[in-house]
Amino acid sequence: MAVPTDAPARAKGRPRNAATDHAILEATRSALAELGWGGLTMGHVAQRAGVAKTTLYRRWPSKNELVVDAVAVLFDDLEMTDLGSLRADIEAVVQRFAALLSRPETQAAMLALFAEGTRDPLLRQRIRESIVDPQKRLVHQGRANAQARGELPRDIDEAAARQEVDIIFDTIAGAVEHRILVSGEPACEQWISRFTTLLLAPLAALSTGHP
Amino acid sequence: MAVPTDAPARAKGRPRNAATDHAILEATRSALAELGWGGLTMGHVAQRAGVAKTTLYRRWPSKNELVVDAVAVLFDDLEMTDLGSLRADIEAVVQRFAALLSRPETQAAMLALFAEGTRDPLLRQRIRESIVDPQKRLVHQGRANAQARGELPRDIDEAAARQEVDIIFDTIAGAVEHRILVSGEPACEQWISRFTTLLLAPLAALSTGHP
Amino acid sequence: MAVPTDAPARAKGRPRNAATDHAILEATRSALAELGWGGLTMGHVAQRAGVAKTTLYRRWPSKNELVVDAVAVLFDDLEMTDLGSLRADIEAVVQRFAALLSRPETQAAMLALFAEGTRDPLLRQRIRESIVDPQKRLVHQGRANAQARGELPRDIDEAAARQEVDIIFDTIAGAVEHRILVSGEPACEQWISRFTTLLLAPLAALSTGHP
Amino acid sequence: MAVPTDAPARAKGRPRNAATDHAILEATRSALAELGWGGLTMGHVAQRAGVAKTTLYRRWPSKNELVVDAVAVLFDDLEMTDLGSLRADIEAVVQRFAALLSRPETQAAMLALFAEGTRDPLLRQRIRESIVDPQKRLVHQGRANAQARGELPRDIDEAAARQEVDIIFDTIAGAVEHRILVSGEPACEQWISRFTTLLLAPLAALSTGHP
DNA sequence: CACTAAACGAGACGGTACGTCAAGTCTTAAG
DNA sequence: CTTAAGACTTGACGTACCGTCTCGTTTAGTG
Repeated sequence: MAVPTDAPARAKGRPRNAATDHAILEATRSALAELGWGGLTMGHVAQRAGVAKTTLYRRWPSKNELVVDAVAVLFDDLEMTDLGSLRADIEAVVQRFAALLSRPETQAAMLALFAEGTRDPLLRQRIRESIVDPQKRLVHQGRANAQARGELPRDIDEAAARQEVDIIFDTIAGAVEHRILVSGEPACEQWISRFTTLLLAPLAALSTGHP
Repeated sequence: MAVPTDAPARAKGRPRNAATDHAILEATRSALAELGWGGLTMGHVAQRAGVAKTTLYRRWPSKNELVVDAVAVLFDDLEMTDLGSLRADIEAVVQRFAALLSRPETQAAMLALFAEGTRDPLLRQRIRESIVDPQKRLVHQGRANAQARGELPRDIDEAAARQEVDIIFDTIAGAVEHRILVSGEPACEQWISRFTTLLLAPLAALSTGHP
Repeated sequence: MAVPTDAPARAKGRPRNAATDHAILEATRSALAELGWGGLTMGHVAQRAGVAKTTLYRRWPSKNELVVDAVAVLFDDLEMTDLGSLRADIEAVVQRFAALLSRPETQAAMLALFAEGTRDPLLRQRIRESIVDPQKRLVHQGRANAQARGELPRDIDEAAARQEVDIIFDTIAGAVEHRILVSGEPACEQWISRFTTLLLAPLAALSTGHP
Repeated sequence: MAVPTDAPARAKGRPRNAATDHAILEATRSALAELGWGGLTMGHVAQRAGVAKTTLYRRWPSKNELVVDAVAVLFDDLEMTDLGSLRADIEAVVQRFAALLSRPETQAAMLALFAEGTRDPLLRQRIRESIVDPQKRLVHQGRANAQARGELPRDIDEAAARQEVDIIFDTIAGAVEHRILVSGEPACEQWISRFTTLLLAPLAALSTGHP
């Protein structure tokens, strides 16, 4: 005698423990920092989180997705501030990005994810959606602030503005990543200052009308 | 380094087959391109190269070193040409670098090596020595050409010149890598042109004497 | 036993669905026949019976008890008939027993239960009480019939009679089981006839007074 | 420089350690006796034998085959002796068979194997070939001895003799197994004597020419 | 009639063992 | 001393069931 319930989304069965998610992600981050990507095993994470291995697999299909989620939150801390000048704003955000990239768990996670992403288009998409693209907001906001201050000309073409954001984003992110992750040298204050100088030149040029 | 080819001291027993080295490195590259880092197994490489696993381990201590050697040679093709203008030279070398980074085996190998490098300082050093730093010659040579043409001022301070090379190198390499490997979008002609423009502004500024 | 049907004490809450018991036992038998003991999982039985796993465990403490109950009922069909002669009666009952043992679910269940019984004395006891010993009634009744017809002498000693029943039971049951389950050959009419002959000899000898 | 080796099958690579086989089989038997079939895990056996799990799987495809091999040797001890009379010979061999069946590892192994055999025809065949059928030699030899002594008539028909051996074998093996494994009662001296009496009657009858 | 207590489904959960795979080492015989 | 072949130890993998638990939902009888 089936009584059709019109409940839209009935959660059946025992509900998942929400705290478990946090415990797992936290365990993932700490294990990642200590052991690196290669040393990160699902069994290990489960043990650290005080959770059965099956529980991990019930929530994340693989190590990749788990680490994406575990790492993504780290980037939420990046914020664009308005310090009154474009140079100051750029230096501040670069400094924060560099600090983030200097943390061991970020290093291990980022490059390992990028590496896996070269093989798995879906993973690459997830990485872009969850981690990379959201950071473009920093460039958008920085430009908006500078435009409000009159340091940069207003956007005329929407598409051109997006292209410019993309290229600036690739340049900043790429340079800092290469400096820290590949060259393995710190992004010290001096380096940031010099890099900002390098970056400001074309922006200034743009603002004065040169192609 | 892991491949002692030139024999200063005459070996006693059966000599190594030199062709084996090439077969192994070639097998490594093709396996890497097809299967990615995770799918690359020593047993697999050995089988492809028609060689026993023992032979691999006798010549390279681990997968990392093997891949470094297998990939390093790809970068030897990068050459700086003198096309008569700094813009043309930059565009040409960026185009070649982008083409190299678009090849699947390069993608898989580079990021995987960088990822491993974040965990293993010795490996990072080997990567820098074998792969990364040698490419700085391109920046050096490009600057020298431009200086010879009078497009850039002569170096005054040796140390300052090296710093400038470093920051330009990090910027170019980082931006192209981020564009292709992380953002996953091609470095098309238009992008290269725009990026070169961005890059030329500060160089031009430098040439006019600004710090 | 694990299925308390008659309710001496009035249950308070929602009463159990009696049909569920039958559905579960039927599902157990069919799953057993198809998948064998090793392939029989509680989750599977539950699914087949259209029932939650919890419901199974609420009614039977373990797979063992469930299978005992599921299989025991099969043996209720065995009946001793009075066909007018001891030989005919023995052949008839052996034939029925052989037919029962030829059914796949009986085979899988019986041997699996016996196997588990070697490890778990309580289970062995349950098996004997629910399945094995009840069949001794067949031997008892067969002897009684034969005695009524004068084919066998009356019992003098109660204990001796029980011993004789035991040994005849072990012999008949064991031989048929070994033939079908171990040797894996059918108990055809000819085999039954020959085996009955073998069995009648000592009974005849007993009837003529030998110890 | 062909050196003609007359070795029929040249073993390449590192040869298997023969002692490992014995260690594994011994570990299997002892684990079986202590933990029973259900408690017997491949990992456990490997650990006991001081061997990696993979080594087990390299040599035996599954638990079944391993246990067959481990148990089969136990039956090699059964021997038919010539004690001068058919009764004595039967009692002796039944006693030995009963003793063998009383050992815990034999109990756990036999019934579990028979149980698995009901599902897997190939396994059943292996069991018959390795364990069951070889024991028929005992019946053959016992008959031969008795014939030599004149206690039993000579065989006339080869096929009939084989059928007789089969039925005697099923009866003896089945009765003892049922007594010990199913009924769970010991095959004491008295039981053996009574069972032998039961068995001798038809044999005597046969020897006097009855069908 | 509403209340109550058990039955019930669904599925999360901590475990244990599975059988497979690759890493890197070791052992043999052949060159 | 190199090489090919393959045995070997180790350890993680992802899966399958286990038996328990925690929910929300029936469903009868009773207060």
